[in-house]
Order: sequence, then C-alpha cells, then structure tokens
Amino acid sequence: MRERHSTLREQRRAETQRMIQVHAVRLFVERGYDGATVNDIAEAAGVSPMTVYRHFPTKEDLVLVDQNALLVAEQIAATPAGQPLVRRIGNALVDSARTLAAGDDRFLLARLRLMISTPALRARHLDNHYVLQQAIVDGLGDEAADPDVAFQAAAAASACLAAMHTALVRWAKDDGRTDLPDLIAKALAAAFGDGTPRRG
Amino acid sequence: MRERHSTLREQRRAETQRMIQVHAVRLFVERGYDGATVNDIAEAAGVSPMTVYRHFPTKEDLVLVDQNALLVAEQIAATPAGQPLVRRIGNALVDSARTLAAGDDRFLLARLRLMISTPALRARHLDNHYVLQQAIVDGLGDEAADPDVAFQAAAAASACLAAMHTALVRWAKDDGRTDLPDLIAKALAAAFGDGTPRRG
DNA sequence: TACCGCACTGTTAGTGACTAACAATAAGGG
DNA sequence: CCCTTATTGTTAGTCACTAACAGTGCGGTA
Repeated sequence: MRERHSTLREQRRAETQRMIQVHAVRLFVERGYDGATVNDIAEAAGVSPMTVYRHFPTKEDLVLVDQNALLVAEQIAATPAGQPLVRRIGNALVDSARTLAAGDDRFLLARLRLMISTPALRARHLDNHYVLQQAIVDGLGDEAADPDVAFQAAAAASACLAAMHTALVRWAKDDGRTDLPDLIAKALAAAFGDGTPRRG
Repeated sequence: MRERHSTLREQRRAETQRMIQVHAVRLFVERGYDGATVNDIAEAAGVSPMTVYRHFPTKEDLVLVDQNALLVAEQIAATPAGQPLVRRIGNALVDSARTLAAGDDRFLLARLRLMISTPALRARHLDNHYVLQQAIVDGLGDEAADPDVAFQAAAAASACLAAMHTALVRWAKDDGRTDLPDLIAKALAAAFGDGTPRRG
C-alpha cells in the first residue's frame, strides 16, 4: 500500500521538525537572527545540519513555516459571490485571524516579531502574501475568468493582505494584548472606508 | 572643505556603478538570476568582485537599486491634507509613475520582470514597499501624531502600494505596452472603489 | 519470524554570497 | 609638490546551501 502510511515515522518526523523550529526561534530570540547559525540550531536540537535543511529548505523557513496560509484562499473561494471582493476577502481574513489567535500565542508572537524586525524574514513574509494573493485569484475560478476581473481581484486581494499585515505589525507591537481580528477589521476599514468590510 | 566635493571622482564612481548594474541585468536576463554569479558579473564589468559588493551590498541590489522610491514619500507629504489618505497616496503614486515611465523603458522592464519572476528579488521588492510605507507615514508628520491615525495611515499606504504592485505586474506582463499610470489608477479603483479613488 | 524496501539521518566535499583586513593607486585640496 | 582620502584589488575566512554516498530503523510482506 501507498496510502495509510506510517504513524510512528510521521510522528517522529513531525516531532523533530517541531523541535528544530522551537530551538531555532529560541536561539533567534536570544542572539538575534544573524547571531545564530544553522549549525548552532542543529547542535541545539541534537541533529545534524543536513537534517535541518531537509526539514526547512532555508534558514528563513525556520521562522516562517506556517500552514494557515492556504486556508485563507479556500475560505474566500467558499464565500458567496454576491458581495464586493474587498468585503469577501476582508471577512475571510478576519475569520481566519479569529481561528489563528485561538491557538498558541507566545510562540506565534515571537515568530512574528522576528519577521517584522529582520529584513530578510520580513521580505519573505511579504512575498508569502504575494503567493497567497495568486492563490486567492486562482481560487475564484470562473469568477475571474475575464483578465480584467482577475486583475481587479488581484489588486483588491493584495490591498487587503497589505492592510492585514499592518494590523499584524500593530498587534506584535502591542505584545498581542489587543484583539487581532478586531485590529484587522480596523485596518481594512481605514484602507477601504468605514464599515465596508464586515461589521460587528 | 567637506562639501562641494569631487566631480571627476563622483562621475567615475557613478559610471562604474552603472556599468556593473547594466552587465548584471544583462547576464541575469541571459542566464537567469541564479545562473550568473557575482564573480561573473564582476568579470563582465571589468572590476573585481569586491568592487561589486562595495557598490551593491547584496546581489539582489544589482536589480533593485532605484532612486525613485523616496520621491513618492516627499510627493505625498507635499499634497494638501484635505482629501482622504488613499486618494492622496493614490494620486502621488500615479503621478510618480507618470514621471517614471517617461524615462527609460526596456531596462526598467527587464529589471521589473526579474523582480517578479525571481522569488528572492520579489520578496526584497515587496519589502521596499514596506519601508516606503513607513516613510510615507513618517512624512505625514503632525498629521499622524495620534497612534491610531498613524495606524490607519499605514494601513491605507500599504494597501495603496500593494495595489500599485499589482499594476506593475500587469504592466510587465503586457510588455510595457499599456499606460502605467492609467493601470495604477485602475488597480486603485478596483481596490478602493469605482471611479477615482475613494469616497466618503 | 525473517526479509526487503524505503524513509530518515549523518558525513563529506563542494559552491557561492558576503565580510574583514591590508596594500596600492589616484584624485582633491592646501 | 605634499598630504589626505576615496576607490580599488587581493587574500583569507564565515556561513547558507547542495550533491552524493552510506548507515540505520520502521513498515509491509513472504
């Protein structure tokens, strides 16, 4: 069989991956992103440097890896096509932030702070938004069959994501005390007009 | 004297810098970004690799270096404070694009295509927008004294820049045939509402 | 239970981006 | 003409990242 594969193997793999990332973020926080080499992280995690690279293709991925990205694209594609794009995308972002903020907290915050303060990480993080934007437009499918519509959707999506990023920065600056979904809603409102996306 | 410095020295420096960048972009287009090493570029430009690094701190800068960035921030700060932020920023972006498109063309297009297709360059390019956003907010000065206003301005600015980036991508895809300022205006309209940016 | 395939890991050697430190050259100002 | 200094070249080194090969243990199979 090819399906229904390993359980113990997958567990081990996921565990070492988690361990590597935890030690990486810890060292980055302690010494700064440039102050900790991949070899340091490997040693701290008790694995070989090569193993680190097999789990995280680049050093940046040690901070950036995160699965909730594509979730947003699906969420948008699932929303009814009636409302304007910025509202649909905005609502999806706020909702996904709600589920996101429900999870961990300190670890996410530490990673986010690293992403904001380290230029290389910040750049990659913003590029992920670009990729996500493409996914959003692709997820619209037939709705964006017309190139002009696709272009408008891309513009709206990237604008929404950028506004959300501003909220993330603010959230990190406030040490996670403020409500993230609310903050995102405020950022969207500031960019697109009062009360446009969402309410309540 | 420290001021009113060199003329010949500055000319030589600017010339070698331009030469390095021209050869770099040419080689990147020919062989791809990863296909041309900094040593290759140095050899092509007839300088030592170290000289390349002194003019362009990173390999990415060989494509990204561009002075029209800060121009936008000044342009926005110069606009009257009456209208809403997205409109002011949008107008400034359209205007700066107008002056930008008046200059060269093929070289700019080649660089832009590299920035879009190469993940590392695309990431850095987007990060430049982040830096520019900060500059825009700082340029508002007293207007953004209130943290909440500054936050809203940041959200609006980043959203505008993201929309502009979408226009740049489209422009590059159209091989520069369409009118860039017009395309940016369309992207802003798609994101922020029909007609000229914003209302209410 | 014994066997075999494959996922995971470690080791080694290498490339390429980037830095630090020192020496040589040439432009600018007095 | 002399002194300062900006610019460049050279060397040696660090670090992120890759390719290739070998060892080990899990997973299914006979």
